[in-house]
Amino acid sequence: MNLSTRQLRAFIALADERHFTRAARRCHLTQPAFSALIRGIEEEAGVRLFHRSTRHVELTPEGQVLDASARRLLADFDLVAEDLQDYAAKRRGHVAVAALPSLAAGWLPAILADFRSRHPGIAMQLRDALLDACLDMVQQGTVDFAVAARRADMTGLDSQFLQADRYHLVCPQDHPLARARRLRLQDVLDHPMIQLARSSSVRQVLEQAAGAPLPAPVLEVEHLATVTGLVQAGLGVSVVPAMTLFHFRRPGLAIRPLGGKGLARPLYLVKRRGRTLSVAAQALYDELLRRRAELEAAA
Amino acid sequence: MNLSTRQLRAFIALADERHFTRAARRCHLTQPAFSALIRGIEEEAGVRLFHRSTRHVELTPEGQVLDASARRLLADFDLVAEDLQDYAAKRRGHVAVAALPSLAAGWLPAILADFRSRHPGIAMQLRDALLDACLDMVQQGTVDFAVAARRADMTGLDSQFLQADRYHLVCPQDHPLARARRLRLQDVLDHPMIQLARSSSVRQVLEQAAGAPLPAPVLEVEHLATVTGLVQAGLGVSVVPAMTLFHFRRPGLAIRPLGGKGLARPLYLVKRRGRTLSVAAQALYDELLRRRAELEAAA
DNA sequence: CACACTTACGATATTCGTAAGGATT
DNA sequence: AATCCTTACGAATATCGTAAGTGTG
Repeated sequence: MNLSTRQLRAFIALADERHFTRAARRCHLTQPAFSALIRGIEEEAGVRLFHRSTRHVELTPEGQVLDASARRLLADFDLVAEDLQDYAAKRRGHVAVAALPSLAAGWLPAILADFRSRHPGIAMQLRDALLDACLDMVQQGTVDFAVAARRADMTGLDSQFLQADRYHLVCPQDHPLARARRLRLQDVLDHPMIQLARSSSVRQVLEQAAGAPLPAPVLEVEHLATVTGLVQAGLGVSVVPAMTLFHFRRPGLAIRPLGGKGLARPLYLVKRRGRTLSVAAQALYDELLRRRAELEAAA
Repeated sequence: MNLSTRQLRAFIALADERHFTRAARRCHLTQPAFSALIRGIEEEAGVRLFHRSTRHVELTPEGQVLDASARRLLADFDLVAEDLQDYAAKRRGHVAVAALPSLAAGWLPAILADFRSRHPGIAMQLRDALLDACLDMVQQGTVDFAVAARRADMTGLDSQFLQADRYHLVCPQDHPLARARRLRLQDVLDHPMIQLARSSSVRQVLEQAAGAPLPAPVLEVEHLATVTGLVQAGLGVSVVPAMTLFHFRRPGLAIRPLGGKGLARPLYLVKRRGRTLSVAAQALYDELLRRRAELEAAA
């Protein structure tokens, strides 16, 4: 047996109105078309559901059986439909994003806040993690997508280039390098350097860009905040991508862009290959892509 | 939003099979037609519900939302549809009939037993009552219809002639009337008579048929069984319709048909005007009409 | 290259609205 | 006579199946 929600709605309209012409109006149909719709239900069910005399319309006993259930049935259906359209309209939903710590702290907050205010019904989850952890979470499906760099093993992943995060020198204001007009990585390598651990994408991309192994750093630490302190104390200089510069906008420190091609950390939106994002996740994905220019401005 | 159960079934089939061609087969459709059906749901919902690559079909997050509810929705619907078709197919239902005591005892039992055995799911109710009570129950809607005679006030009632219940003389075997070849009511009126109360249809119809008021009876009683006893004891004779004769088929009693036009109690199926009977009630109504010939045979 | 989904397209069914028919009050 | 449901019918729309197109393993 096959019925449409239109037919159910028509049935209920007629059961309410007990009048074909009025019920037809309620369904935005002409009366004959409406009549045919009702006839269709009766044929489908194999029972007469309404008794019509020219002056009165009323439910037959079998019509009453259907009437008792039809409203609940349709209400149930509408609830599901509404639910579905809530997801479609981004009134409800869920997004989980993984992001490199620098992005999670620098670029994303404003965008997420904006997204949240436009879609308050969408639950968001932000996992700030180092590169490998970010990509692992994508592969495992823990998050919908990641904002991160790439690595050697990208099997099963689909990356969309976002923006190049260009590297900058950070050093004390009175450091000789702070006075140079055009700086290249080679100019910096002679000076004592503070570096992040090899597990960080900042360090990995830098080494890859340099072509050769970098000279051993003076100190190698885990967190950027530590780098800030060490540079400020004059222990050395460091080279970090633009997205991390907010750590270094402090009195006594100078920030200088580094020239030279390839001296940038390419950032990507990374999702699982072949997986469709939820409407909510896709919306955030698109939004990040749309606002990728702000990655430079944030620097 | 408007969906049909066919679309819901198609959705579930595809969610199960994750394969258009197989799901299409399950729905008895060609694959392209099935594809269009699914596309229709997605357009209606405004969301993509399945992710298709040429090699894999899987639910999108929104598809999963629908999947969670679709099965329950359809199961609910099928339950209601099945219920409705049970009524249509007379596997379920309810009939309430009122009948004159003579009919309730003589004619109906065999028919009801037969009806019950053919439709064991239909609940039956039989109210045996005198004429007025029978018709009142019909008017009040307490019963679906009645098997009875008519009365003066038949407003709002719709009667369908069933069979004439012809009157017979009952008397002791050795009574002079028992030897007569052709009997007419006039021949009987000279002898002492036992009568039922005026409230009975048996008595009412008889008086009406006689044209003039009947001579005062020797005795006037409530129940036919009492009449039997009195006639058997030789206190008088009586005139009763064929349907009651089973009371009088006893040793020592004679039964003789009475000639004369109009000497019959016309029996009707009486239902409320304009009211449609339930499928079950209509089925019994039709059956009674069909087997009206047996009313004579039963006599 | 074989499998699987989509697109294209002509044929068939369904559905719609207008207009006429029939029944009841 | 007025109201209201049904029937009739041509037009617009939807749906179906066949056949060709496209992309993936």
